[in-house]
Amino acid sequence: MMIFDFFNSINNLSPESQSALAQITIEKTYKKNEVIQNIGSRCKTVYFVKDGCARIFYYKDGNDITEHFSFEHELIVRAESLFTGKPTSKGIQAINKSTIWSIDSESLFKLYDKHHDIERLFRLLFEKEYVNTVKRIESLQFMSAKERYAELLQTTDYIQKIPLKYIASYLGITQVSLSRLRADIR
Amino acid sequence: MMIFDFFNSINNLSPESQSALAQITIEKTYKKNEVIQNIGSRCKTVYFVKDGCARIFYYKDGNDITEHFSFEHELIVRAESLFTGKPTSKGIQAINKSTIWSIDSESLFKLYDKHHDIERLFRLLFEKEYVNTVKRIESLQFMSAKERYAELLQTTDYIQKIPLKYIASYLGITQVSLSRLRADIR
DNA sequence: CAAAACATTTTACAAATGATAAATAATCAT
DNA sequence: ATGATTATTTATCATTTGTAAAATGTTTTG
Repeated sequence: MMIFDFFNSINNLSPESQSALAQITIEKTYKKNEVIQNIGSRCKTVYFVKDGCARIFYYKDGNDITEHFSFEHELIVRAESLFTGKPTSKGIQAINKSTIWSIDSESLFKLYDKHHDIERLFRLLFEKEYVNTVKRIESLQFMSAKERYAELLQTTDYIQKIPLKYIASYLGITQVSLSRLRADIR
Repeated sequence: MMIFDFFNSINNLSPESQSALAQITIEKTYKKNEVIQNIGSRCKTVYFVKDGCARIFYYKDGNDITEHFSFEHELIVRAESLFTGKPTSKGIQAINKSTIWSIDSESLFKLYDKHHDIERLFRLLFEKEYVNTVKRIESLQFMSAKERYAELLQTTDYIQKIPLKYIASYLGITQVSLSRLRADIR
């Protein structure tokens, strides 16, 4: 499975670890807008985007809010549930047609005991994700919406394929405000 | 060292691991406002607050911004540097007189190979920190400043001992706005 | 293709927050 | 204790962002 090229580039896995991990990894293609995990569930799956794009979303006062985007070879987990066992008010959705690798987290965490290299791999992956989250705080805390938008445009060209309404809430502003910003920039 | 009561409550350590870890752990007391780590350094230390309170801060357009507070038994690290090896534009400062445990990170990471239980302990500690960071994004992204302030007041009574100017920037607003919010609430 | 559904922009006005400056209040150092 | 320094509040005005509603543009589907 192609995902191991990516994994091995982070932390090299023994053949045994690789085959143990392969047994709990599933590849699946989702349609545009298809919900991958519903709001209210417990997060028991670690996802990676093989191809396409997905988002983590929730509702606040009836409004759909995008908390996170994941693009090619990026992780998607609802950490506040995965690492606590509590249910989460967030869901996961494919934004466009996307192929996603899924790893059952309970099985994964069991492998940690036997396969030190798997524990290390996922430690490194989550550390990276933690760093991304800290960077996102920096931008939400004191950058203007315009600065945040400009920054987001830099991250990946794929942004062009994502509806503005998702981008607006991700930036912490309304769609109307984002539209205004864009008019301003031109 | 008392820190091991705390560590063992997260993941039980073998006596060997405990003594290896004890050898790289230092306890030190800092004065009010004393800088623990300067801006611009590389983060090569994992800190825990034994007693008191510290903050992570940086300057944006000449303004002092508090990114993070840590209270009793909480971790302080500048993740964007610790996990990448890059220098950081953030510093660490004791807000009041505080006793802090420091663990040299290079030595710590070396212990991971020999002591699986230490790697696991710190994996769990950082996962917890990651979850906190995600929760902070939730609050910065779509809660009003007033809601964020109310939420912060709930977290710990120690907040009362922290200057408002630090709290304002932590909430992502100016000191003047925070003052207004407080007047409003009364 | 055309109607329906969905997405984006525009407008007008309201509310929240920022910037600056000045007035008080609290704390610190000698 | 007292003068100096630092912290907080208040006031005024400017800017940003929100809300609501309508106009325009785009995509989907029968």
